[in-house]
Amino acid sequence: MEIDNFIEFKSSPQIREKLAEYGISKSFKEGDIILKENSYINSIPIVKSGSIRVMRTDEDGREILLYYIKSGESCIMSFLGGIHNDTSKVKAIAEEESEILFIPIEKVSLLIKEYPEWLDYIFRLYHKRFEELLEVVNAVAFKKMDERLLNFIKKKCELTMSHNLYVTHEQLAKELGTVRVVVSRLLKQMEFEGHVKLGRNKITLL
Amino acid sequence: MEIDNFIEFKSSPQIREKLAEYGISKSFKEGDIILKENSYINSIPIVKSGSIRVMRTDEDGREILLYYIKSGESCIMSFLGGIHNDTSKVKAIAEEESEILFIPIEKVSLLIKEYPEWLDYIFRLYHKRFEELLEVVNAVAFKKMDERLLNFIKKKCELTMSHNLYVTHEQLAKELGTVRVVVSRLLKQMEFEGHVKLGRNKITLL
DNA sequence: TACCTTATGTGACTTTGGTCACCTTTTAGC
DNA sequence: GCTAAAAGGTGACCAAAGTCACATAAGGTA
Repeated sequence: MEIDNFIEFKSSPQIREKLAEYGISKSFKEGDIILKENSYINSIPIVKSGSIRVMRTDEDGREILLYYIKSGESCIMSFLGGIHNDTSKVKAIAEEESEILFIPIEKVSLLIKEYPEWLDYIFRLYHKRFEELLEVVNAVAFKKMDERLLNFIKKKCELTMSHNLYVTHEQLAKELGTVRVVVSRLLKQMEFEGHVKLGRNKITLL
Repeated sequence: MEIDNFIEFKSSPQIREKLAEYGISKSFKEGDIILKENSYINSIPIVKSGSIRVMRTDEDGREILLYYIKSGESCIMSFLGGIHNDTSKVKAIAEEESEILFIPIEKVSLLIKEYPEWLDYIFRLYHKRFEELLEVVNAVAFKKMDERLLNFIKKKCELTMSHNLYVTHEQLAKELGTVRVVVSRLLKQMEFEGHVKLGRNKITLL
């Protein structure tokens, strides 16, 4: 059995109240950049609705998807970075329209001391992120592009509970850390082999 | 500036005492396997002396180095896994002769509640490991083998404060997630370019 | 010294994936 | 309907790295 894939912050009414008191809520549109690399962090985000994708960027502009932050989750990198007064090593982008609550770092430390559930929440998140990162390492180090691409499509489809995925090849390429031509080529091959059906802005999993 | 590269567990005498009381100390020789993939975790290791290398293994036997656990540090993966009653996703091997203190998971949770410094220690470690994992992702996703190899050799040399590295090409290949032939080839090229000097079981950085 | 074992060197070849160039298709907006 | 922008298709080519096969070399030891 897998560890719970969905980590919800089952907060007591007290914490909710505190969070609402300490935090500032902001809205983001799809594609909005929430956090840039190398920027200082002084608050941690909790995703109230929507989802965020966290990318690692290379010096020469190439990117790769690390993981998604879904509704109810927080960005653990921010948390660590914030606590140790470090800069962000990743970029966070709104995957869809999202509502995010920002909690100042000092308040976070405070909450940890006061509410043990909060600490548990953070440990769970860490654990999840760590495993996701290991999966990325695994994929990049040992898997071929076609397998990674197919896995990625499957995962995305599972997430939206649909057989249709609405993305461009360019987007897929970015998230997998490669280029459009490669994705197009592999997708065509996959279509030929009967794994998918292609359309403009659309991939149907068979 | 970088965040402190050396994370020491500056424990109060009280914690040291508790640790000695709760923990079991074991010795490992170079190459001993401390933790296998998929094994259940019921205690977390603290490295008293020596160092451990943590590897990720693929289903078909290929491996890649994730990071080292040095003296004074703990294995954060174990900690998370242990707390959530999960199995290990990584393999840990003694890099040299090492002395390790194993603390049962229940006691760890207890210590966290009692001693805030301990929590801080854990957060620091997490942060460090996270950044190291990001570096691995970066390297594997975007760097070419020759660059990775040279970086790896440099890092190893820094660690031992020497210009000589005593490893076989086979070992290097394992840690970088490739095969011996590739390493030999690249090393020869690097020797030709004057970056290193090669010997049997020995690489000298110039 | 003779004989293994382990480590390394290397040529030949293949696969994967990145690069370039240019074409075709689709769609939104006028 | 016309047109530009965006998305996708494709051939040609190249470099990196994995695979295979076999040749050497360096040390250890009976």
